[in-house]
Amino acid sequence: MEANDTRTRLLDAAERAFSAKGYDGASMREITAEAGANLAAAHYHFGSKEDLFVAVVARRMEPMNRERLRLLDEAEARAAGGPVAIEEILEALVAPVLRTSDAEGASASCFLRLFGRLQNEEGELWKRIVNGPLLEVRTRVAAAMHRSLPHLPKRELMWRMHFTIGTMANIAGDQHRLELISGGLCSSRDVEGTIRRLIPFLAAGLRSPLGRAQPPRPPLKRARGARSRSR
Amino acid sequence: MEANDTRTRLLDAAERAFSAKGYDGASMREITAEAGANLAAAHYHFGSKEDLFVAVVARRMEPMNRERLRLLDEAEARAAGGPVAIEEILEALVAPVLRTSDAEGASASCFLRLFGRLQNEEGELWKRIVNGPLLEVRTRVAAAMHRSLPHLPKRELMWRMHFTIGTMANIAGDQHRLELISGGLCSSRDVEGTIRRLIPFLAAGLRSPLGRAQPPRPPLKRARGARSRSR
DNA sequence: GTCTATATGGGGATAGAC
DNA sequence: GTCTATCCCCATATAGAC
Repeated sequence: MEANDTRTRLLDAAERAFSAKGYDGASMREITAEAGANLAAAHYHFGSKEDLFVAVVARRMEPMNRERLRLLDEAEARAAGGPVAIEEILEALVAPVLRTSDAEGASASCFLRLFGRLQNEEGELWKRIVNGPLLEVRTRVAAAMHRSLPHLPKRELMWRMHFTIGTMANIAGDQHRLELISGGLCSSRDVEGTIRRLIPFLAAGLRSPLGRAQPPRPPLKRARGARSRSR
Repeated sequence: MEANDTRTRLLDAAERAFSAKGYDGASMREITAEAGANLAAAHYHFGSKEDLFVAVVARRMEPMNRERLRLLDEAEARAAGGPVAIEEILEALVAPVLRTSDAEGASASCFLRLFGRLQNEEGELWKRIVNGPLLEVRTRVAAAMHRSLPHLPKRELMWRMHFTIGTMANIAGDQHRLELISGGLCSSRDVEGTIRRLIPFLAAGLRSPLGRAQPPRPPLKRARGARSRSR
């Protein structure tokens, strides 16, 4: 049976550990212990810690991105050559990510924290993991948005896409902040509620009128003298 | 001289290292080496790696938050009891964060990456660091927004504040994604350009009309069989 | 205050029995 | 495929000379 595979248990445990403590913070020893397996078993199945990490990410990222492209295809087919509504583009971009929470077992939901962290990581490993699989989605989304917001200069569109992706990544990775700031009134675990509110929020930002091209203000030094130091 | 203090050089080196590699990824050895100092010196000045990290964060966070509260005070004084424009609240919330990039030496700009990372971290240490100093800002901003958007139910306001903070945190931490997705057309180092575009983007989202209170849709299972697992 | 030297532990990885 | 035992390195932290 596949579900109780040592391999699968290792992936699940690694997903939880990496999500909670980051790549460096999690140790192979704790991962294998929590999986009820052995240090050597992990190396047998994955070869190295790095390769285990890659496998953890790929397991979620691949279906997630397939789903995003599928929704984009569908929306474009419905639009039959015309522009696609911003809301539909956003649905394709964010819903498959957020829905990963409910998709599989418990550890799937904490994967999103990892996903959030990965978005602005800089090492070569992370670039390879993130930019490869996500490139196609970004390109497709950018093209669709460009057709739907033809009045926006490309530069401005790029800024707004950047804001959009950043919001999605951060919100997807959140597990406690919303509960905290709302005093328990709202919960990040309300996936459909998040999607239903996030899409109009982002759509409004993407559609907002273009401000006058303000001249780049002079440096605008801060009032305080440039002290350094600390405690 | 203070700027070339061993203490200050250690803080600067630690800021760069923690920002680039995370808390666990950075080592005291590399930090002290890059500071042109010694392992023991770091322990003499800060006591432990954890305390060094706390000092790194506090050095930027304290003036940043003072400035945010100051801008908020000013805006509220100008409004003389009336509601403050959303744009002014957002300016107080995000500008002091983003302007940290130019504020002090080179290492200040990479601090923002750390700031972004901290936003949804879960350990006790991080909660203490983040939630303490940021609590007052959040509370003040929430109150101001509530007065400026009185038609929004508190729940909806909390969701939108969550989106706003998430966007700010992610955008502040970015160093490469914008360049990457725009093909070099836009740059994260354009601090004033970021502020000038981010504020209207968020303001539009915050002001967007309330959607009909859709009934919580039925669970909406994905097409693929719900294989679970995880334990 | 700053150094060298060292104590102590935990990390990833592997060999080889079963 | 899975285990135990072990290698070897690098981590944080400290003692004690200067």
